[in-house]
Formats: sequence, C-alpha cells, structure tokens
Amino acid sequence: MENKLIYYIRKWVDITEDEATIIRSAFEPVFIKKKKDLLTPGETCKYIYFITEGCLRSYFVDSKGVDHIYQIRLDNNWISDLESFFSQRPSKYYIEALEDSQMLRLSFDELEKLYDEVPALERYFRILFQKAYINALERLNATMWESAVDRYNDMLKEHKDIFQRVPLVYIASYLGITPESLSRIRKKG
Amino acid sequence: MENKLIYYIRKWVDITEDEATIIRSAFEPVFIKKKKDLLTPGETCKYIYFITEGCLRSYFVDSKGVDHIYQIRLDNNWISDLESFFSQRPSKYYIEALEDSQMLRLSFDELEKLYDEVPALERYFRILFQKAYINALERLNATMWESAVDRYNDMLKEHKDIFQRVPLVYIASYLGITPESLSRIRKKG
DNA sequence: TTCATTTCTTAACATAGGTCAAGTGTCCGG
DNA sequence: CCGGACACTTGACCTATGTTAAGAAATGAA
Repeated sequence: MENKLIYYIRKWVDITEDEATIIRSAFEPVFIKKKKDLLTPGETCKYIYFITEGCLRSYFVDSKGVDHIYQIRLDNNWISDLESFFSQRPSKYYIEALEDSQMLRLSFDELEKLYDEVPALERYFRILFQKAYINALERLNATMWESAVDRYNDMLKEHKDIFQRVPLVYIASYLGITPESLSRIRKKG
Repeated sequence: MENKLIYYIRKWVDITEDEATIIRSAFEPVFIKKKKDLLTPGETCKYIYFITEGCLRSYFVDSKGVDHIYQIRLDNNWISDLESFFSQRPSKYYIEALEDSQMLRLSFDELEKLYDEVPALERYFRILFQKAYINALERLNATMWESAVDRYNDMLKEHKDIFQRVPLVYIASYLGITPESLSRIRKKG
C-alpha cells in the first residue's frame, strides 16, 4: 500500500530508498466505509489523503439543502480540503466515501517536516499543484463556455472509469447540471 | 523593480541576500504596449511573467470568433500560460496587454536552474500554485452554482481594483456572461 | 475640435437548462 | 425474499441568460 504511494511519487521526482522510507513512515493507513464522512463542515481538515482503494467525493450544501459536488476521486489520487488543510481553519465542505475506501493519510505537521527532510517531496507537491491548477482552469473554461452536452462527452472520454463506478446523480452534480438534464442528454446521445 | 519581486517572494518564504541576488539576475525586464500580444495561439510560452506595472488578460477565441477571458491580472501578480510553459508545447491562448505594462520575465530553463540553486524558490512556487489551485476551485464552484448577480457582487467586493481599470466588456467575459447581461445586472443593483 | 472608434445600454425575442411532479426500475438490509 | 429507499426517467412548464439589433455616450487620434 505504501509502495503504491512511492510508485506514484516516483513518476514525477527521483527519491532515494532512504527518502522513501522516511516518507512511508510519515503516512498512516485509514479505512472508511461507504457513505461515511471523512470531513464535515466546521471541522478543520487535519490530513491530506492518498486513496489506495475506493472512491470519494467532496461537496458543499447550499442554503436550499442541495449538494454541489466539485470533486470525485478514485484510487491513486489525492483528496483533501486544501483550503482548510493549509490554513488549518474550519472547512466549508464534506468529504464522503462513495465506496468502502482505503487511504494513507498525512498530517499537516508531518508534511511540513517532510518538506524539510525530503526536498524532492516539496518538488513533487509543487508539480502536483501546478498540474491541479492547470486542470482546474481547463475545467473552469469548460463550465463557463461549453454546453452541458459537450461537458458530458468530454467527461465520458476522459473519465470513463468514474461512470462505471459512480451513480449518475453525482456525475450530474459534478458536471454542474441536474440529474434530469443529464438523463435527457443521455437519451439523445 | 527587481526589488518589488523580491519583496513579494519574501511574503511567503525566507531567502538570504545571496539568494535574492541569484533570483534577481535570472529575470529580464520587458515592456509591452497596450493592445499588444505577449503570446498568441500556436506559439510556445517561453516565460512566466511577474507584472510590476500594468494589466493583462489571457483568453481564447472560440469557433465563432468570440473571446473568452479566463484571467485578468494587475501589477504584482504573475501571468503566463502554465500549460504551455510547463509542457513547452504550443499554447491555445492569447495573452494581451490591457495597459502599457512593465514585467520581469523568467524562462523555463532559468526556472529549472533556480529550483536547484534556491530551494526556497521551489517552496515559493509550491505555495503559489497551491493558493492558485484553491482559488480556481472556488471560482469553479461559483461559476457552477452561483447566479451571475452573485458572481458580479463577489467580484465587486474582491476585485474593485479591476473594475476601476478594465472595460466592462472584459469583466463580463471573465464572469462568464455577455456585456448585455452585465449591463442589466448593473442597472438593477 | 472633430470624427471614428470603442464602450455601454436598452429592448424584443429565443433557448438551454432548471423546477416540479410523477412513475418505473433496482438494489440492499433485515 | 420482501419492503423501503435509492437511482433513473419522463413530461409540462418556467426562468436566467443569450442573441440580435440599434443607438447613446465616452474616448482618443488627427
């Protein structure tokens, strides 16, 4: 499990076996059952999580009680509320398991220590955030300027894996539309 | 001018005077006239730019010839097409000066060198991207789930400076609406 | 100072997608 | 293996925002 993490880090930066050992020992395995929350609003997000098995979503609930999902993450990805995590202040979001999930978690303090002990890890996260930022801007452009149909087709192409594991209600929310609209889009396509 | 840059970097990380000297010498000042392009689609983005004076926008042009602005940046901010810059492949975007602008530019190779010479700079960029990513997600949530009126009011609150310097057509595009809609929103408010 | 261009507004009409309400199918826990 | 809660679909109607077109106001170059 820890080796999977090291494997994914090594896709982006070189780390020695000693460094890998330090990294492995900073993480702590956690398990969460389907439908359980990893984080709820008001709570401060104490960890970032690397998902080794499973699937989670992050969302917020608006004043009318409607969920708005902004992230769906499958295994071998990171999930957290970075805003809360880096500021160490209360979160606005939920993080919930959509499947029984196995994760490795890293606390804020451990991460700060790791940055000093293993500079390559700081490089890894620099690259990770850089890519995440570029991605978020792409998605922003898509939601602003593309039709729901195009966004649906893009998602089908790029995240087929999510369609096979996640109910359509959640995918609709992630795409920024209602389940009814998604249903109509799928009927036509 | 270079000192302004160092001042802003020091808001986030500690750097020695020697390191500051190395950083300063890696940047090159550039000037661009209003309405001129810093980058056009098809070109590879060779630099990241720190704006010391002025204002620029990044946008793309869709199949119907309509501009879609996804970034407006004033002085003391960075601008670039990171997707093209980090991949060193052709850009899809324009970057254009909305005012005569003075910048400091840093090439891809110089940046890679700097990361090794001044680890604190890698930390600075890690923090910068982290914040940019969090921001982009916030903006994504807003465009997906808030009305144009709310987005307009949020922007008025958080970026009044932009309203004072940039024509409304551009602000409308940045907000993801037409100038006509923005005009209607402003009449009511 | 003047004319052309850019910026902003207004109004009539069109449309993508939301809302509400109902119904069918499917799955999981007891 | 049954019942209730999910998951998904469908249809009628509604609304925010886009589209088109025109003109007024502001700006800036000659």
